[in-house]
Amino acid sequence: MLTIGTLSKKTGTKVQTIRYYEQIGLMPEPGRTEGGQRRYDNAQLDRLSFIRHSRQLGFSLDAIRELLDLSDHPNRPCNEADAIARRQLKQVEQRMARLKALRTELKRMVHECSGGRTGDCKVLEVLRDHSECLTEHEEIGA
Amino acid sequence: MLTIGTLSKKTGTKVQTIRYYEQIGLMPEPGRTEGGQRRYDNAQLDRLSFIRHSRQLGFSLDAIRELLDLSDHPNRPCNEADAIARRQLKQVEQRMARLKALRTELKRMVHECSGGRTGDCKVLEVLRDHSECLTEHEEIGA
DNA sequence: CTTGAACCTCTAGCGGCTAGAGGATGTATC
DNA sequence: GATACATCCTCTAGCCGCTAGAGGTTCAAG
Repeated sequence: MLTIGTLSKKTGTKVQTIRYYEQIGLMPEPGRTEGGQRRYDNAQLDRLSFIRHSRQLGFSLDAIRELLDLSDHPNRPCNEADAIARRQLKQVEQRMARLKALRTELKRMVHECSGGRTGDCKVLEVLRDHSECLTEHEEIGA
Repeated sequence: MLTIGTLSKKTGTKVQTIRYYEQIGLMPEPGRTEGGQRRYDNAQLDRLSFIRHSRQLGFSLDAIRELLDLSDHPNRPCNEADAIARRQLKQVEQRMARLKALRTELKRMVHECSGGRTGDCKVLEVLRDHSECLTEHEEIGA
């Protein structure tokens, strides 16, 4: 029987976050002591590890919900899980491409700033005028 | 004299977002018509473009606040602006490194999923057991 | 003078947590 | 059995950077 604190340490998830996962139905309601404290078993530890690991790989909580569901039904065909992972991979690749463009632009800005007055600071100048950019870049929703 | 809608179109910023920027003090309070509608001038258009472009480069609103402030004072030394840009560059590079590790892992997952039942789906298996991962990866706060 | 697109304010919500107040419980030690 | 104190509990509110919608007003063209 594990306390929430132990679970927290074992998975690297904050206590508050575990309770939050319970609240949104990602983690099941655990057993309680007479005094009302949560007690977990190993199945729940595994589930939280799964969630945690999926988060580290960038899956959204909704995607994780689906993945957990699939994981709970070992006889279903697994192409759904595969599709979710492929979607995630695609997203990661898109984000990388965007970051690459940003890096180029930022490097150029920093490199060209000669250290004078802000009046002729290259960094600020570039920010003022997009047309100076060599690459297209659309971050914002990343 | 530009309406908020025109400003929106010219900069690619949503109307609601412009009002939000005003609310948090990033954009100045514009003039109003007798009926109470906002009217902007070109200085404000420039300012919003600056903000928008900075956002595209991934700067936080706080960083942008600083950059705008520096931009308003052309006689200050510009190493602060440079420092902000360098910080941002560093962050971008860190995020890219993390995404790279994630991509590797996701590729491996997807590649090894042979399309059977979820019971022996490689995707789910990897999520269940972090020790199968070849690389370290810590996303989450990205 | 009428239409209707664009404007206004206000509130609430998104994802994914995180922090803090204020109090109860559990366990180790005496 | 008493005491100390770490850990637990619930609840509310906040973070970032918007976004959406309700319900109402204003502006410009025809």
